[in-house]
Amino acid sequence: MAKKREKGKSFPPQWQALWAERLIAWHRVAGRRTLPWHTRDPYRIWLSEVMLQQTQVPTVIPYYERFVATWPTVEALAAAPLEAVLAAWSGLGYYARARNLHRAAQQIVRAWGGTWPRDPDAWAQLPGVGRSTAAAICAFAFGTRAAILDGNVERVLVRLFGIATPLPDTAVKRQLWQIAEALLPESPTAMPEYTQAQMDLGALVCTRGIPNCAYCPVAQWCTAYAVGIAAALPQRKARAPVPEIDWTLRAYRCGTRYWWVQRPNQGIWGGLWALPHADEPPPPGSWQRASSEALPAHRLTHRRLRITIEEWTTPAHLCYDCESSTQGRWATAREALAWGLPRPLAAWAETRAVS
DNA sequence: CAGACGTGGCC
DNA sequence: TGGCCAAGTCT
Repeated sequence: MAKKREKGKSFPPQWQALWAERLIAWHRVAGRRTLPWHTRDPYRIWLSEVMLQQTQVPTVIPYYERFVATWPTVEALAAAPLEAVLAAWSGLGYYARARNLHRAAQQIVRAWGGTWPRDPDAWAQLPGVGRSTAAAICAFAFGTRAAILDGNVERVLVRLFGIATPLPDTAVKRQLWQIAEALLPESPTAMPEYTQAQMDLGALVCTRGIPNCAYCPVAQWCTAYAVGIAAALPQRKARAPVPEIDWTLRAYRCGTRYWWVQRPNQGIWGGLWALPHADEPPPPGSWQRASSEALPAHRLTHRRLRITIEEWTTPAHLCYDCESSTQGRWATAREALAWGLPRPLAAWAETRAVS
């Protein structure tokens, strides 16, 4: 609809020169300068960026450390069984990231063969790497002049220009990408620190809720600050109410072992091991319901899960030939915990994991 | 393209 | 408490 750029959303040309300088100077004093993935190794940077999608730094650190200890190179990761990768990822959430990471590792080894492209567009071909992640990887690893637009940058820019449009909004998003690119420093050598500085400004100063404008290096340019509405931005569209789902899962128990099945890749907890739903086929044998237990309600972003676990048992003599199959596996709760279970089931398994 | 996709932290 | 959101991407 060829709308003119709204008033107040263009920036004085002199900012172009000062913006990055100001952010970097601030970052030298107040930024996060020693995170574990602050390296030039593209593999580690890529790994960290994927883990950090929608996930905060303190949550990621232990997972990241375990991953690089287990798989120090992209070749090692590519050679690992997907199941081991999912197990190491369990608890971190958004499990499609782990499946994509593993698939991407194999693509990197096969297609790139040890040379890393410096072009974000090449990275963005990989599963699980979008525009912002690709830009971050290339900026950190190679100094490529590419703009990121994550939640931090979005919040900073929306406040800076006093954009009151409720988000998400496609037109605003497009505009923010343009601004982010226009604000890039000229020098590639500045890119790694500049990119980190933007993220840190959003994470440490221009926070959601009440921002710390008193410590903001660019407050003098900030429209929201000038107008006194920084805390009210960004505006958000109302979200649809979160539906509740009731799941009845079955714990078929044979002695101390339970029957586990792998969840379909599409959907909640995709690829992880879990207890089967009540409507899934039972393992061979005759089973009878023994008990039932309601788990504490579990909140996902888009669902509220109420899980009931029914324990089913079978006469002991039928269990002698309990064998795993392509349908599922027999294992104790303790053994299953090592595969990596979804959070609520891990909590349940803990109570069954006799030492 | 709006909705799916986890978990933990914050107030 | 419950709603909101975090270094987003995929379909």
